[in-house]
Amino acid sequence: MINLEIEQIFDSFDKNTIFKDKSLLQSNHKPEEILHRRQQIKQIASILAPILRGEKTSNLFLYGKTGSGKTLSVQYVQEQLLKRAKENNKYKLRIEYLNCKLKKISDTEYRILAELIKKMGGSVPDTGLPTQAVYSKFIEIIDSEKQLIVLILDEIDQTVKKISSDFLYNLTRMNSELSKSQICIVGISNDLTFLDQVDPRVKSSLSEEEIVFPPYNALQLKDILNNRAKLAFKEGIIEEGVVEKCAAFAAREHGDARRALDLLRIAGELTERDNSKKIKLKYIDEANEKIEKDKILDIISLEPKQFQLVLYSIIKLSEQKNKEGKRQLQLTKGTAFSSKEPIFTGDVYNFYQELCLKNKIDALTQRRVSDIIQEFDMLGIINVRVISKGRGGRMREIKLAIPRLIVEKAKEIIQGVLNYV
DNA sequence: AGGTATTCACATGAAACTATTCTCTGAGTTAGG
DNA sequence: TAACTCAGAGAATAGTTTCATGTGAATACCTGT
Repeated sequence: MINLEIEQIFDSFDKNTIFKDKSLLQSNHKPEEILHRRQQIKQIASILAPILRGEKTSNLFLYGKTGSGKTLSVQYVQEQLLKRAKENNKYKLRIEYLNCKLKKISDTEYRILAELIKKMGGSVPDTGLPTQAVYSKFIEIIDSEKQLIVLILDEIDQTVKKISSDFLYNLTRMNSELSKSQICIVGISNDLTFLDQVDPRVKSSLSEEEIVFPPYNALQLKDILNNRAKLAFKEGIIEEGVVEKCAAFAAREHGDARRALDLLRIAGELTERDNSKKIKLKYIDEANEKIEKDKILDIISLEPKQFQLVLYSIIKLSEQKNKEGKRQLQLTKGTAFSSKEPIFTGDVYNFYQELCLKNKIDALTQRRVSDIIQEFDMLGIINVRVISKGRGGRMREIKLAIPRLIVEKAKEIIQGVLNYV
């Protein structure tokens, strides 16, 4: 009997009334046509063009918020350049794209170099070698034949923040150590102020050009969405106003095209699951919530145990405080106004210590917990403000920044982890 | 009253430490000739 | 004697701890009116 039901599920899935080609909405999809970025692409191309004559070009830096088409544009130019270079074939040209933020690579000079070497066809152990040795190896590989190399370093601001700007400096200096080859760097950064933080000496040695990618506005987003939706969905499936709403949502989030596409895709998935025939407006709202929720819960469940304990303390404490606050208000005024009562570092640490004791886990120092709290702030899970209570001391004022529903889920996750261990 | 000086309870920084991962090297061991 | 094993030295990283210094403003303490 159950077979029948399963068959039915498969059947309805098989009919696939919604999508024609879902991959078009996946964030790693490269469209053939890049809308509203013609200006930027032209600039990139004209700056990098000398490469085709075998000349070194200035280093190039691209700025713009996430989902503003930076990566897409460079990769487009990269393809065109390679195609052209193949045709006239005078100089050997290599263009390597590396996303510095990919988890494995992200935060050390060593690993970035190792990854680059791997891309160039060499190999380097994950660890155990002095960094200097990796540098020499890199130079050796590059310099083994006459060639021009363009390194595209995506999300480079993250890396430079973690390591130091020495990394950039070393890269630029590398050219002088190369006899046959030349390197040119294309950095991509989400942070517009990124280069201001870099040591001025390094900055001057970069001798860079900059291109800024402004965020898409709602209209442009709409174009992009329409363009893809046409091919990704079956005809007539999208209700009036859906695309506009997606665009509006994403435009609010600094014009993030990736976000807009995600919204549309997830709304489609929700529609499919609901066995509905059309993508309605309400699915967009649901999709928006789902994205937000998944993101947060994902982060929380991936945090290490100590982090989760700290967060759990914060959650518990803010629940307590809220209850007290409510009761007091009810006593005095009789209103059940639920304001978010802030809690303070000391409270969290005490609670956390007890929690550790109960669970037989070694407690971290206050210093460390302080950092952990700050990290949660960076993740946007809590809001933190340093306040001074005069003689009462100076501390962080902590507020939970996630909706109640997600808090409940988060609690479950953490409790699960605690009981299991 | 008005102005300094204190003081609280952490924040913030820097350095040092620990555990773990991994390579590389050379000493010791082994098996086969 | 060549091949193999295995311990130890070094490097690098993540996650801490230790030690030191900084800090905003409510309060305590003066000062002179």
